[in-house]
Amino acid sequence: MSNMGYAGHMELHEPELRDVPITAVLAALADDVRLQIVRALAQGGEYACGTFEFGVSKATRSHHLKVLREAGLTRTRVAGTSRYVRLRREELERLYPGLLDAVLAAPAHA
Amino acid sequence: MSNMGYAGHMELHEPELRDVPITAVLAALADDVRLQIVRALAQGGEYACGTFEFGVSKATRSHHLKVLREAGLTRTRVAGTSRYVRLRREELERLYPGLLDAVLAAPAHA
DNA sequence: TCCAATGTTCGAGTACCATCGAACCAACGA
DNA sequence: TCGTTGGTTCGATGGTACTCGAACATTGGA
Repeated sequence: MSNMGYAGHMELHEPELRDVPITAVLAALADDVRLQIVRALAQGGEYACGTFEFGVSKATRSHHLKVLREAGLTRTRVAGTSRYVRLRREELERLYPGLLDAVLAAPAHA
Repeated sequence: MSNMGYAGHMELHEPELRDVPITAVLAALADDVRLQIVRALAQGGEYACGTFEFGVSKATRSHHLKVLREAGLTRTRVAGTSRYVRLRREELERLYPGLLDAVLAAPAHA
């Protein structure tokens, strides 16, 4: 596998939530930008990556979405030039019941 | 305040949980050593700092206990040469219901 | 008074993380 | 075919976090 480089139409890395250490899940949530993304996703439905304008560059946004995805928190659907992200609510609730609600219940900026 | 240095009998910094950003709480929990400490504390009761032997030096242990304390997760009682630490369960449960249980429900090492 | 026990702080090393601009890729339309 | 759009990756930078040994402070006992 010398130089696979760009991941264009490659399979996205979306691990099973139970294979992700809880510390990685918590670390993924322990960032302001990512938490804003999760809050937005928690409204339900799918969002194109570009939806999330939280004062960071698109490179940084892409990075955060990758962290969330690889922590097993989101799923991404590729469609055309866009990617649609959604929260893996049920799996999250099944494995860590109450976690997401507790995090979302927190005041946004305190 | 030229040289206060050691904090010996100073007041310990134990913020109100509601004054701590949720990201700081999550970050405090997003570490293996600290999670082991929290698991031990979750048994209930008080533990002297020295109780926690999780393969780190006492300097590192002291650091982690400080992080937990300043995240509003633990309370520390000074008695003689020892310090007794306990989990602030009720406050945690009141502010972030389900969070602790969800974290503790996770498998210890996965 | 001296010493051992319990923790904390300091300084330094290392590693990791968030951030950005630039370069890039793939898909779509004109 | 060419440019635009949506998004990722690369490389670098600055900051932060974990870790340790050494030095220190405090208490309590011999």
